Amino acid sequence: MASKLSKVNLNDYKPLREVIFDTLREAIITGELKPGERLMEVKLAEKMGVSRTPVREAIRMLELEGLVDMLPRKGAHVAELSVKDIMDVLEVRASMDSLATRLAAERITDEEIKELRQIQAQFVNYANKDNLHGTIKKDVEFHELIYRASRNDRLLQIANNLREQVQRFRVIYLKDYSSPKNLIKEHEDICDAISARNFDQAQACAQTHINNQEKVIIKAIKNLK
Amino acid sequence: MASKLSKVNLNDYKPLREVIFDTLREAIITGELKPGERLMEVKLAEKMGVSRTPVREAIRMLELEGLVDMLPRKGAHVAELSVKDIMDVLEVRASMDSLATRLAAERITDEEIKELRQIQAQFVNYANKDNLHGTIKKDVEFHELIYRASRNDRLLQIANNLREQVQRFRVIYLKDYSSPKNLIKEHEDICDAISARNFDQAQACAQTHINNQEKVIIKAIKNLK
DNA sequence: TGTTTTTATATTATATACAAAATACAAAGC
DNA sequence: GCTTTGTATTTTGTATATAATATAAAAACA
Repeated sequence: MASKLSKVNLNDYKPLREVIFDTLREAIITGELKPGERLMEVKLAEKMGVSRTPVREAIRMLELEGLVDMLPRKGAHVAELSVKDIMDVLEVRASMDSLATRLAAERITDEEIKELRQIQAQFVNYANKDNLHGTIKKDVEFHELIYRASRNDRLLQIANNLREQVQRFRVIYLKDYSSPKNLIKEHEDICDAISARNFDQAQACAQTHINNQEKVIIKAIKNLK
Repeated sequence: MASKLSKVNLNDYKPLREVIFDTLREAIITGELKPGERLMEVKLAEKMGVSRTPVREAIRMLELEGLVDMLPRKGAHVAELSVKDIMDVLEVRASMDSLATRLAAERITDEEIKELRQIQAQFVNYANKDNLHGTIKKDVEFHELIYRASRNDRLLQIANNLREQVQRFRVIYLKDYSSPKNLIKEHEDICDAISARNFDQAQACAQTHINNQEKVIIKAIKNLK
């Protein structure tokens, strides 16, 4: 019988391209790699101690993900993220979030409702203690659970990609992350509507929530200019 | 001054990976490559007269696109497309189409309205003559124009991917493509609402249109079982 | 015969090698 | 000084080679 060790190793195995992909994506999203920055295969490969092949494959994936742009025979560079881009993303995400919340209200399980309320309680707790890190974490968890409860994998996949873009934009343009107290109320409303499985109301609450979020970002954008 | 000739050649250049990517994607969407079918690098490379490298890169891209699945060290195979998958896609696409139509009503130019009406006229013409091929073509053009008029590149990109999946499903499961006459009326309504720049109504019409489309597909799915 | 073990083969994963194009820069010509 | 042209260098695009793993077939054993 094979030892557990080998089994674990098999499950843990990740192709280098995936590791590189994750690393580069993280670097792009956190702004460590800046928009327009060139991605040179040999340099990246050397820095990461691998050959060019997995680096290239990772770049191909990042290209599809929209995080890098390619020019034939000129190489890859970190995709620029314009205000127009982020407006486009926000517009789509609003619609996705709204849909997800409606579907979640229809399909969420009782356990998940409990979980949602728990997250919400922790969110409130952190927010009241001005714990920014914790608040953001719970905010993300809150929305992740809702997407999960929508029981729509495609929606989840698209939303993750959009979230990525927004996050990236935040890092690049808006260094600070304000945590307005009215978020609490909005989450509470969404929570209640979902718990009551009132999908129309849930969708409406989500819409309000996103519109407000959008306003914050758009206001911040205008301040930049 | 450089001649036009050299410019054209430069623009025409496409890396092999892109050519392979397009070819494989087309093959998967049209059902030439069937769900579950293995994609072996050497075979594909030989068949296409290239080395494994561009084939691998194309496969990495198809993976992100959701058209192939990978198992580490076991290779790639054409992604299965379950009924659940297509329901998920339809759910999201409904929301996207609805959003696109609303935005189009807000942002479409006068020229585009003219163009839309023209396409619609041709659509009606083909449909009345039972020209299936022409009808489908104009149907696609109709929706493409609306997406274009939404002035949202991200939306366009996502919608294209979703359309891909639906098309694939059609080919795999529903060999025939019924062209019900009431499509004409629905398109007409959308056209009118957009022309009047009445975005609420445009969105509502789009919603109706998509819901009906969904019903057709769902009905067809049920007939399969 | 059925089951395990071994071995061979096929296939992916990664690294390297080579070719072609783009870029940078210096020398020549005006 | 400015442009042009040629050359060296860098970098990508593609092909091939090597290593590691999985699959399948054959051999050994009960």
